[in-house]
Amino acid sequence: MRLVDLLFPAEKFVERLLVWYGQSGRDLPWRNTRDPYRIWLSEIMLQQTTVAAVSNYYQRFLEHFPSVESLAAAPMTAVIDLWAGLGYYTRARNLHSAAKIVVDSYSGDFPADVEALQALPGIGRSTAGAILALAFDQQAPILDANVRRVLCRIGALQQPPRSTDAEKQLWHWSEQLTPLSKVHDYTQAIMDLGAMVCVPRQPLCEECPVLELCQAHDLGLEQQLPLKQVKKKLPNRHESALLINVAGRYLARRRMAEGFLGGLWEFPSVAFAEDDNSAEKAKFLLADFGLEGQLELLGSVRHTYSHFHLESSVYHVSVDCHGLVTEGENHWFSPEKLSNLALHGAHKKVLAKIYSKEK
DNA sequence: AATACGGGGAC
DNA sequence: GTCCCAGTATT
Repeated sequence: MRLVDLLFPAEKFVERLLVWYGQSGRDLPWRNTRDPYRIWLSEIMLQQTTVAAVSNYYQRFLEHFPSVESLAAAPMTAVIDLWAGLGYYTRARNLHSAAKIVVDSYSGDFPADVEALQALPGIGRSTAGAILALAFDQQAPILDANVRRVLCRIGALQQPPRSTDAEKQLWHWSEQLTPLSKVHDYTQAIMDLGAMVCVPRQPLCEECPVLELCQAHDLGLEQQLPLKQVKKKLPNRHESALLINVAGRYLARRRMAEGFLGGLWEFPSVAFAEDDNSAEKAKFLLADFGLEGQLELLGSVRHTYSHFHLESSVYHVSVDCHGLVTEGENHWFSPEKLSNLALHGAHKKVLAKIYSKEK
């Protein structure tokens, strides 16, 4: 493929964008700092996550871990507990291991170098660029969802934006536009433009400072671009989840640290095929704990993940002893403790079935 | 090149 | 319901 250059001078784009940013930019919790630790934390939290979802997590996380040293010294479970609800939990694991590397190999100072940053777990090209631009004011391009959309429209890119060719073209344009000076402001500005004006649906073109440079607008394609990705149907999965009650307390366990929903808490559950009997599976699971009792189906909850739907059949059972449950990752919790537990999203819905039962 | 990886808000 | 979000790592 051949890379296309933008049809206008980058300086013209940057100049207009920065004027607009000075008047209309957002005030966000991670702005007004050049602390690489804070910039890095915000960038990781914001990967594939909305600003609204991140704000409170960011503040709370910093209260517990105000420095990279404090984060590196923490147990992984404490980091996961603070991340619970944000999603994409590999980010939390990578955050923790990257913190240790920064402390051990860089004396706690983030390297101002794109290769060194990208070598840290959880930091790809765009996040490395963001840290360089925002913390060190170094000329480095980013390509997040905001910039991707702005560039798809500015350059009227007529390809699916996540295709390999499109990626190359968009990075080229991002490099072309990223200025040598005022990179910090420029980077915040182009993200704000994407978030506030050049929004996914019904872009506010009349408010756009670079409307005259926009190829999509010239062609009347601002509503069509970026092109939509072809979506595939998500498969369904099934499980039975158990609310095992002993003297008003319920059994929960922490998932293994690695893998899907790693380190989060959940109720005992077992997956089954679509045509299996959920009650039968629940009974066997209960027997695995050395327990038996009358299972009551409280209903089912549905939860959608990034790559499948889950339907969880929720069973309640009251038993009079703790069975084989003595140690390990299993614990008995009162309902009050459960509500503060780092349960994953599907089992927060499962937990809600307790309260609907108790009323 | 395709897939795994969460959860919530807007419509 | 669908679409989208300050993407990266693995296969």
